[in-house]
Amino acid sequence: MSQMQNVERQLREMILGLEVGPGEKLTERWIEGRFGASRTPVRAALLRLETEGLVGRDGRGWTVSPINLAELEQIAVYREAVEVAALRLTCAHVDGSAIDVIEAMLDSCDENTAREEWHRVGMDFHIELARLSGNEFLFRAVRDAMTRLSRARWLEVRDEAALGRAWAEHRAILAAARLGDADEAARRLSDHISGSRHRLVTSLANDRRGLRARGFAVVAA
Amino acid sequence: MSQMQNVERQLREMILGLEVGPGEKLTERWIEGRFGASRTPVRAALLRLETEGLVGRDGRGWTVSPINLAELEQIAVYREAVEVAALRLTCAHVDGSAIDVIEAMLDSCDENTAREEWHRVGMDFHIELARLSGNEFLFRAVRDAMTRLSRARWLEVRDEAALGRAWAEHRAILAAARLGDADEAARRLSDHISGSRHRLVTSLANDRRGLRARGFAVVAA
DNA sequence: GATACCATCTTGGGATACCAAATTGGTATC
DNA sequence: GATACCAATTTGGTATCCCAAGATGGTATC
Repeated sequence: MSQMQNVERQLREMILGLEVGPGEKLTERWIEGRFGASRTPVRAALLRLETEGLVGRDGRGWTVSPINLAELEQIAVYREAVEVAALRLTCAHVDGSAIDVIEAMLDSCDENTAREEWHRVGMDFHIELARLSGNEFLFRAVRDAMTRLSRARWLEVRDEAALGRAWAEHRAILAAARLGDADEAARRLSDHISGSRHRLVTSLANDRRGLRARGFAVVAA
Repeated sequence: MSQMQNVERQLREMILGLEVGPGEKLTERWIEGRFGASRTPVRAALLRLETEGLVGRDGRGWTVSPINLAELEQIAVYREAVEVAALRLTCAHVDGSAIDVIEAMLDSCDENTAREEWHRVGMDFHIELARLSGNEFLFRAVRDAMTRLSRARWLEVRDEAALGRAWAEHRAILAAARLGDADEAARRLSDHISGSRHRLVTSLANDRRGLRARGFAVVAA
């Protein structure tokens, strides 16, 4: 694989994995040294990650995008619109076996599963569900939104009960979709995303002090 | 302004203005010479335009994205979802003066206005309407979708009657929004976009031969 | 005449050198 | 001690050079 894609992938993982904190300054030369690449691929990677919203310009330099509560709320509204639209499309031409695959993803998580894995599967559920719509743009929109939400969800303090509730909601959405009941599926998905947004923003707002103590820049709503 | 932004802007205009045809091959060296810049800013511009969907990779090289009828239909579905969501948000907190500004845009077009201008205002109507939602992501989604549709709309053969009908629909949408009637506004916007999509795809599908004759790559639905 | 093969050229990916602007750190002045 | 100012360093933007992979075109062979 090309250096360019390597740097991009590794840097993205570092950012999403919070190995570099939100708000932290990045210099092209540091990235260069960190990944043993020259500036050309580093620049390409930064330009790409900028369009994903993971890094941004800070005057002349680069910064890891801070966690922005107002932005998170807007993304939640955005993803609700596109996810519901995608789900309605899917309901219009249900494919039971495709739903089975997604249900199997949910089943793969049990009490022995690492927190990290629950987190990943929770995102993939929404991404794969959107893919079923067959609409490339709705799918990309959901995937990009989930990427932007990813760091925040990682920071969220979620208890067992919350995870269980989320999984139950996921299953209810799939059940409605399987029956082709678009209105019911849409309503459940809307509620799920609204609730998820509320818990996320509340959790982060409450823990802002703790996050800042870890050196993470958090912008208020 | 930096070279990077200059090359990006100029190349984008060339592509959107069909000065370089859909499907045409691009070499970094040609762009370099064309705009008197070196390869670094040229590469940055290409990476950016790639995320906008205006250029794409063709094996090792670059290509101006062809007109893809299937993609245009998907974009129409996508924009309907986000535009309607944005409009519903706007209706929830109507601002009459903001609506006035958009209505003034429509008024600025009359029988003496150049075709090119009608085209531009027709896009800006949707973009500015989305901006009123206050949601940055819905706004960007609409703007990006309109950018992707832009070349196709430019190719569309639109008669006076079609333009007049579109403007009437625009006004009806604004009227409903002004009253805060979200359902009515959403329904009219949906119909407007559906009709617009139908006319666009029909027109392009019928004229495919003519487009190919002009050297434009057109991918079937 | 068709085809397989090879030399050549072209092209994008990467590395490096250079520059201007901005930041930084220290120093002199009040 | 605070501040204004200047030199040194850092950093992103740009230009250029090199390279390997792929496209091209001509040629020899059948």
